[in-house]
Amino acid sequence: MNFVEELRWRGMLHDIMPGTEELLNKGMVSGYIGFDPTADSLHVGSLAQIMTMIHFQRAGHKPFALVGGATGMVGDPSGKSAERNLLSEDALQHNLAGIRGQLEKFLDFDCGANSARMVNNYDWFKDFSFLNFIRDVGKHITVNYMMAKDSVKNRIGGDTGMSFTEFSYQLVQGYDFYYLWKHHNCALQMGGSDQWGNIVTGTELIRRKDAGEAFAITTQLIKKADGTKFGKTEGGNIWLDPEKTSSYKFYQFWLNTSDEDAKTYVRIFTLFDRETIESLEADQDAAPHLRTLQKALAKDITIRVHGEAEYEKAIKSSEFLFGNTGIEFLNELNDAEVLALFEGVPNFNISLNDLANGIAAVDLLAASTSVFPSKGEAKKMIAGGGVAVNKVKINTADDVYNKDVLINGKYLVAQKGKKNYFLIIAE
RNA sequence: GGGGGGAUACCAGAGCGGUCAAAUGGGACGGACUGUAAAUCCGUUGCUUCGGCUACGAAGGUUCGAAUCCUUCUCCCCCCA
Repeated sequence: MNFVEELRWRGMLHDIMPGTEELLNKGMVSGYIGFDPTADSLHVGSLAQIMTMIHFQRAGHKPFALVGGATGMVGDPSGKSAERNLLSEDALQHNLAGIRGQLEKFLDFDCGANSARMVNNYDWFKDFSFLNFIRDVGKHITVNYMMAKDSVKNRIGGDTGMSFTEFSYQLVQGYDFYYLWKHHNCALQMGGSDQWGNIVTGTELIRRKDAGEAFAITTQLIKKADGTKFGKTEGGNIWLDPEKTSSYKFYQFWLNTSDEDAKTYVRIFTLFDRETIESLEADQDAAPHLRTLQKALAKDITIRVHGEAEYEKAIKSSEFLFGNTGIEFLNELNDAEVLALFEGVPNFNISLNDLANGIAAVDLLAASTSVFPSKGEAKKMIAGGGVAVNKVKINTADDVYNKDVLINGKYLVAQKGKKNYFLIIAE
């Protein structure tokens, strides 16, 4: 398998430094990608970089995952229009641990020569004094060179300014590359296309400091066809951590991919080969309403991230919530089964007494539970016809609900819009 | 250190004594259509016991009445040194 070829046909390749392909074809190469520790979990946006590493390792190369304990303290100005908030050291350590745990699931850390490795740049920066840094590293790169980077130009031209700290970021990242090159024979850095400038500062540093040679590959940033940001939904980011984004929500995220995006995403986020993808696409084009692509995509990623069992649960929940199954189906299930079906769906507990005398829809959804943040909003949305209880639309905000509507004597299913479900448990 | 400009809802941005819970655009959410798609069209976008209440950087003041005027403070930007 040819790594660059693989990226190319999958449409992932953005830019590649001359000579890189030749180097990779000669034999095993060590390469790295840096991950930003701004949260304690990676999200689907980072998944593209993880996929790059997986391909890299499958092609017989040795991947290094760098978690940026040091760079995380500084903040990357790339793509940011304003100065970042700095993370505390505690928060950073916590985030690093979470990310390490996730990366371990995707890469093989025990397969001989090309086993993946995890490194933390804090290890080589923590005892590197400021004076030594500006003497040994800063001396080699001119301010002129640094100022020419787009990420810097944009910020200097903008109106929020840029601190010296963020300005230094590219040097810090550049030194990472130098360090890995020097100590781990790491000749290639990969990253999203917004990282090109930072990566090149690294190859430049390697050349000027040690007259060495290092290479760069960047991948396409994931965009949606409609131009909006990839990886966000009403609920916010889609995380890989099931505590933050349930496997059901995760599955739903991919299932809801638009037709257009699905074609690019199967290439980027699955390991299906070319024939498989083309045949899936043919199926999709023949019968778009079946959403063959979305289902294959969602299945593959959900299993890889959360495992087979979680995928099965997500499917069951999805089929019940979006399929033709009537709400009465719940009557046939025992409590454990109901809860399993609604795992990943937000739930609320209310007391049976609340229902004893009947409760108005608004109070049920905005007071007894937090389906809505305020009564006003609940009323508006009910008036707009966007709210349902037990799959039946609420007509007016004053509609009264009592024990009779409970499914299984205990459950109520509220729907806000078409896709947002809530389980209300009365006991 | 001197001079100037600014801070308005999620964001951008109008308003410059009452008719302002605040134009417009974007975003977000909801509806219709569909395939849990895209595009399109429509609606909503401070809280409320529907009497009101809290809001235009913060605190005071003027006024019957302030986002709008005055004072002080905080922060941001620009120019000069």
